[in-house]
Amino acid sequence: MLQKEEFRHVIAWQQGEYGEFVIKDPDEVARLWGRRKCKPQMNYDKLSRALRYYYNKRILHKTKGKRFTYKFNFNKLVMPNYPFINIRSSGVVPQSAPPVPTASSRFHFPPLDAHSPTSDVQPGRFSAGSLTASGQESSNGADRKAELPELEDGSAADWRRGVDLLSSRSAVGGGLGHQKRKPDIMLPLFTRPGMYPDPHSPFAVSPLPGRGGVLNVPISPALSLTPTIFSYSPSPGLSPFTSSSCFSFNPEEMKHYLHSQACSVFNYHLSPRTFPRYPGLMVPPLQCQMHPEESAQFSIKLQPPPAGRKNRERVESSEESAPVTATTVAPVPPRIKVEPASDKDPESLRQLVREEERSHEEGTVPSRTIEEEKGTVFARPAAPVWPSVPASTPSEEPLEVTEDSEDRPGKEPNAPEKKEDALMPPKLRLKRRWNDDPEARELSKNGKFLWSGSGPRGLATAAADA
DNA sequence: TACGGAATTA
DNA sequence: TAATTCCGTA
Repeated sequence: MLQKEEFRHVIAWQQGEYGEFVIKDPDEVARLWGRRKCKPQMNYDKLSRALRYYYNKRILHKTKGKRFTYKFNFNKLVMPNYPFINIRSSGVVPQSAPPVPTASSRFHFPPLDAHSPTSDVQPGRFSAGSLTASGQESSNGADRKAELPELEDGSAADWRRGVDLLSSRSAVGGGLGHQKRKPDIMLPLFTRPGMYPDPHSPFAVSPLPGRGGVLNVPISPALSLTPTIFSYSPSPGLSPFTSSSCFSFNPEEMKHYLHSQACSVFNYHLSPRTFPRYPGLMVPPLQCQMHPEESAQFSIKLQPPPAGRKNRERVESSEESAPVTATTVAPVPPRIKVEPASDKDPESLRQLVREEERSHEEGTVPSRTIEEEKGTVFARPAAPVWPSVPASTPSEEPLEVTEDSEDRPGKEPNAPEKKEDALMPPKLRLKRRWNDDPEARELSKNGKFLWSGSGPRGLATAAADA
């Protein structure tokens, strides 16, 4: 609807705020949404609840103080999960994954046509326009649209091509079958004639091939604003984990990339999930193997809904049997729930801890084993270089006061945060940071925010993500 | 108006 | 698993 002029009166991009949009007529939007989803009882209350679920997923956030105004978090959609790739792109410098949309990564949601439910068989995809081998900016976006006039939907063709490319490459390595690959969020790079060019649309195609010209405005605080290394993102290649077509990383680039990613994740308190994981990747060397389970690496992994009451109760009970061991932090705030003790065997925990320590010493991001990856949703990224942070030896207490120790056994207990922050639920930290919300501290004091992890698959997601 | 827990649905 | 539905709270 944001793409269509006909809906401008009910929903439109907010001027001056990149990625922000206003629902001008909530009831109508809800009605249209309900029609589309065959939910005639849909209303704005329900619709907005759905939108609020995107908060935790870092896809959307609310613009405070503006009614019916929301904003996309684009780096969640783009940077962390799918480094934009230009294999053999002309220069030595690999194509950067745009932490913010740039001319080389113009995004377009596929057209949402409320009247033709079949037109959105692939809703919400993003396509790495730079999947193309030659692909600098001139070869994607609207420019390529002209090259594919016969296609009824260039965008679909494009992302399909990307997927095909992925699958064909992965077939060699036998690891990346895309049948399991869930194309969660791919934003095709093409627009349609019917879409109105909206200068405020983050998906707008710039009339100037080489210049997006749409990004000189503030973006989500979740985005990397630092124009230097934090925006850096080398191209690991389409399928760096396949054996025969292994893409060679420049280790330095990769380190640089991982570091900047870590910085972004850390600085913005993003979900560790946003930290890109390259299974088997050592920095250096690179292992070019990949477990089939890893095929979803680059797809956007959305956060499962918070644990329901049952899970929380379970966690609560386990809390009693597995008391908090807050050796490195001071007083435990009231009623903060913790994850149950990890079910990993002690040896593997120790192993992970050793690995973590090693990486500390080397100043690198911890490399992650495939085995670890299998059971791990996210690892807390290595914090950016931080002066005078005493090295920790968590081996005695691998299970720190962590809401997600189960999934992040390598979590750094001494992450360079203020103790106060460390004690605060991540969600609050994020919130406070974003909104500078004085309320947060108060709420935390009151134990207002409880959290536990564990979605249906036992992932410590809610807390970790928060 | 907004938020988020909980249960339910598809 | 992404909503949908309901609802208490702020």
